[in-house]
Amino acid sequence: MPGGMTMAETHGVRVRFAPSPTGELHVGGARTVLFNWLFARQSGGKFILRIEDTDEQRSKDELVQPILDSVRWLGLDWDEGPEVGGPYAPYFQSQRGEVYREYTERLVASGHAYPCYCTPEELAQRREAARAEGRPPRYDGRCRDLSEAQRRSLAAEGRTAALRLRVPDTGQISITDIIRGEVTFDNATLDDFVLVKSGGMPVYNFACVVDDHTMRITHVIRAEEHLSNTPKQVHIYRALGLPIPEFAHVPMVLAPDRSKLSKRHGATATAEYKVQGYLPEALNNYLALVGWYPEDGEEFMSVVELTAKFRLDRVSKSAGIYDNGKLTWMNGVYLRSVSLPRLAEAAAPFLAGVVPEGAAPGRLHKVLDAVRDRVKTLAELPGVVGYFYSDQFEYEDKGVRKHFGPEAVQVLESCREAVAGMALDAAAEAYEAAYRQLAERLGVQASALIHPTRLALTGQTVGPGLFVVMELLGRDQCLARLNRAAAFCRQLAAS
RNA sequence: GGCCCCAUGGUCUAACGGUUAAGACACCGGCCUUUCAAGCCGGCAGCAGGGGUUCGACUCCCCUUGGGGCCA
Repeated sequence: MPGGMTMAETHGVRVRFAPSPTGELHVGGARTVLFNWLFARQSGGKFILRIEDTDEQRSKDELVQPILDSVRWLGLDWDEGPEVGGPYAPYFQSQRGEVYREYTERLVASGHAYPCYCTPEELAQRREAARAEGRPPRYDGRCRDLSEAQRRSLAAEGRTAALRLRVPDTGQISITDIIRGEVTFDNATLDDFVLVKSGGMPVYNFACVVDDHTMRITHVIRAEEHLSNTPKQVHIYRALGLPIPEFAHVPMVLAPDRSKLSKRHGATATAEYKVQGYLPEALNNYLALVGWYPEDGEEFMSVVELTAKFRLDRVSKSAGIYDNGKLTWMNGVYLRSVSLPRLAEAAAPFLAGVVPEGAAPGRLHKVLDAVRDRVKTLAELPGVVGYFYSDQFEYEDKGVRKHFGPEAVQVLESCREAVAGMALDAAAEAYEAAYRQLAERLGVQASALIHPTRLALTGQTVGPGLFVVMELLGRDQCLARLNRAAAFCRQLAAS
């Protein structure tokens, strides 16, 4: 770098998230995206998305879209990558063969890489033998120094060569990681690993290095599982004479049983959180707190605040266990604090069969405001707003036993009369005043009126303050439901 | 198996040689109250073990143990 400047200083920060389309984006991946995104945004850099689909066996085209959708749902927009393009396109490894070939040629020309004619079967056999003798199963380097003639004769046997990197037998290689500090590996533990398979397909470590370099990535922020790959990648950078980016290996996110996150741990796919009624702002906030903590200790942070406060060098080294309980709590906090229009927007898909198409937004906002502090996910909403839009509900058994006893007919009648005298659009305060007055006149506790009324109006024994419910329902709807309940109780008493 | 990483309550974390070891989730009480929530107040609970270094270790070093990852 000129004048000792780092790439980030000369070109600006460029980071990337490079998922393989072999599965859905799980919460661990989501957090890696988030950290990359936060780092890019806070340093005015670029966030790039790249699809690592070189593994033909496991990569599936149809898995790309769900990953993109998940990242987008989280609101973590990318500056370059699929669907948006960019100066270093294409952003799919499967379309970058030309680029890999160029770098392959450079390595061969400089003598850093050499063709290996051993077949996968022979290699497997030798590994097996090594294992049996208790030796580490490393490649023995037999094709390292073949003469031209030897190569020709091997090829004449019909063998196709893989390409291996010549790795020093001795010495060490150290990487400086922003999160972990210096990590050292002995070259002796590495072997001349394969760069390009005999079929011509580049291996992950090679493609990754070539892409990170050609895409001018300055900071490689990725999961810790790649830490062990890093020395190999650094050897490739060196062989190619390329500048080495900064590395930051973020700790793993583990399942509650401390194992790697997978399908059997239930919903860990980001997309699943959407259908379960989580807000992306809550998921982002929660995820940011797994492995990182703001200096001021304030846990509740918008993405804007996260961008300002996030510090890559304060990310923890130890793996964190993903805690659904805390996420759910935080989601509740968000449901309570988000603006009403935003809440309505996020809730819409969940309320589809419950709230009629053309329902007045103003009233919906009030309804949501009335119920929001007793739900933790949007998926719970239909269960608590239904009665605001329909009187087709049953009375809760428990409530019937408790509040629809023999005296209920009288109570409901009295309430009905009181409500009948109200204005059409009376406010909660007016209903409350009327009920307090009625209770006094009847010489009973207000709760003796309130509970049966709630059951009559909502079918439930729990819910928002009754008088708010009455205001939102309106006088006539209250009357109708009070009547229906009185009839129900009369019938109940008769049977 | 080899190599690498990690280690504070059940969980996420704070602490950066001297603190009554702090906060959050969960849990348990209490308050508030028309119910359920929410909110408020309080409580339970931790430095993995052993050696060093130091006047003094959660903090630094080593070992052990445990957990995780990568490689096949």
